[in-house]
Amino acid sequence: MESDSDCPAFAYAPAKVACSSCNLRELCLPVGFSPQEFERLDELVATRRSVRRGDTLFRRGEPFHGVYAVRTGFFKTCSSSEEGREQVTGFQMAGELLGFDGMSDSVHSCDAVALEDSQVCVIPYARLEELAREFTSLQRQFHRVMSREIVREHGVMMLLSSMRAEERLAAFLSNLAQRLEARGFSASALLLRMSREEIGTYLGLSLETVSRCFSRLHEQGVLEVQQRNIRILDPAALKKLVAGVSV
Amino acid sequence: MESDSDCPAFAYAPAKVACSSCNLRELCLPVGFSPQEFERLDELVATRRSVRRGDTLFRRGEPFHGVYAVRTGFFKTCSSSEEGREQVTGFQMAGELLGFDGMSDSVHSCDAVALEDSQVCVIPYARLEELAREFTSLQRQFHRVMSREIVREHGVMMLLSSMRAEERLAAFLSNLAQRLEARGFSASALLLRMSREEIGTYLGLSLETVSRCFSRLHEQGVLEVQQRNIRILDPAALKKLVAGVSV
DNA sequence: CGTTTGCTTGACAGCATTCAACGTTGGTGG
DNA sequence: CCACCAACGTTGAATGCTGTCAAGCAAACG
Repeated sequence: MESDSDCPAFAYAPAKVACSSCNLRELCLPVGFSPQEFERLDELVATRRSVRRGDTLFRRGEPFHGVYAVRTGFFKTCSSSEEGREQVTGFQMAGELLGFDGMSDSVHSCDAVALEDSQVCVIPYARLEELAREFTSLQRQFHRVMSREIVREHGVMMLLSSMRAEERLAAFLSNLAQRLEARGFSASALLLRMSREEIGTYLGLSLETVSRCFSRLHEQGVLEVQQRNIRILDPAALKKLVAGVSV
Repeated sequence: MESDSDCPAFAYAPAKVACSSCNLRELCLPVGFSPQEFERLDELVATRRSVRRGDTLFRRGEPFHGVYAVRTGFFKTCSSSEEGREQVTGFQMAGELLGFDGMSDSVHSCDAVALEDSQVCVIPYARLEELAREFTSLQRQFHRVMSREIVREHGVMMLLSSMRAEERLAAFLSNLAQRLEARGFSASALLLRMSREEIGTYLGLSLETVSRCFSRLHEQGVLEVQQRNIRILDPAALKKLVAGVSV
C-alpha cells in the first residue's frame, strides 16, 4: 500500500497535517464532524504529497491506493480512449477529492495532472475503510462525496448533449466562479489554470471554438478576456445563457 | 423511512427474497461473497417492489431512502434541467443498481422510469450503512459499484464529446449487446426497450439522426433493423466503428 | 532576441438539427 | 372485422453550428 516510491516525479512532504486545523474543513471530506471526530480523522489523513505543475498525481493503469484531497493547487482528470483521444473529465480545486475512479477495479482508469504546483492530502483506502466502519459520519460523508461526483457528471452529460458552444462555456465559467467564491475568492475575477484546449476537451469543443466563444462573450460585454485572465462583467447574463437552453 | 405509501402508482410485493438464491448474484451487489455473508445480506434486501411500464421508481425531488437493484425489467434514469430539456443518464437492466444520485443531499436528483414492467430489490440505505460497517466485503463491493458508475459516466462523456453520430450508436449497441450477453441472452438479437427519442437523449442526438444512423448501419450490412428489433450481423464492424475515433 | 507555445481570427466544408411529410404499428371502438 | 387514431419511426431538404485547415499574433521562456 505504501509502495509509492517507484514514482520519482513526486516530492513528498511527510509533515503532520491536521484536518481539525485545515481551513478547508468546511468543504472537504469532514463536513459537519464533531471535535473528537476530527481528532480521529487526523489518523486517516497522515501525509501530504506535493505535485509539481505538469506532473501526474496518478495515472491510468496504476494501482489504486487511496483517494486524494486537494489542499492547494489545481488538477485536471482525464480519461483517454485507446485510440488516443483524450477527455478531460473534471477540474479539481482546493477541498475537492479525486481518485474515485480507481475503486472499481483497484486500478486507476484516468490520469490526474496538476495544472499548477499543488499539494494533496493522501487518504489511504485501507484506513478509510477501517475508519468508516467505526465512524458513521465519515462513512456517510464519503458516500455523499461520491454521490456528488455522480450528480456532477450528470450535469456534464447534459451540458455535452444539449447545450451549444456558448452555453457550455457560460456554464463552465459560472460553475468555476461559484466554486471559487465558496473558497473565499472573487467570483468575478478568475485566472484560468487550464488552456483553451483543455477547456475544449472538457466541454466537447475544439480549442478554436472555445476561443471564439470567449471573444463573442467579450463583444457582448459579458466578459473581459485577456488570455487566461477573465473578468465576469455580467454574471446574470452568464447564468441566463446557461438556463436558456431551448427556452 | 418507510413512508412510501404516498405513491399509489406502485404495487408492492412483500414476498421474501434471498440474494443467496438469486440468479443475478454474480452481477449484482453481492459479488464474491461467502455463503454466510449471503445469509446476512438477506437481512438487507428484504423486499421487492414492482413498477409498471411507464411508472417511476423514484422521482427528482423525492427523499432518498435507499438504492435499488433491478431484478427483472428495464429502467432509464433521466435528469432534467430546470428549463425542460431532459437528459437520459443511463439505462439499467437486471442486476444493475440505481439511486446513487440521491445520497449527495438525501434527495433524488433524477427520475428512474421503468421501460417495461419491472421488479426491483429495495436496499434501504440505513440498513446498508449498518451492514457495511460490520461486513467488509459489502462495504468494499458497494464502493466498487459506485466507482464503476463514475467510470461508466466518464465513458459517456467521452462518447458525447468526441464521437460522431454513427460511432455513438455503435458504441451504444455494442455496450447493450455485451451486457445482455453477460446475462445469458443473445449478443446479436436485441429487442430495444427504449424509443429512438430516448436513445437520442442519451447519446446527445436528435431522434431523426438516431433513425438515420440505424438506416445507414442497415445499408452497410452491419445491422438488421426492424423497428425495435435489432440484429447485429457484423459485431466486428460495430466494434471497429467505436474504436475508430480519429484513427 | 529568437524560439516556442498558446491564443485569435478567417474561410470553408461537413455533419447534425430542424422542419415537414409520409409510413408503420398497435390499440380502441364502432 | 375493419376503420380510425395516436404514437412512433423513416426519409427528404434546407439551414446553421462547429470542426478543420491555415495564417497571423501575443506571451513566455531560455
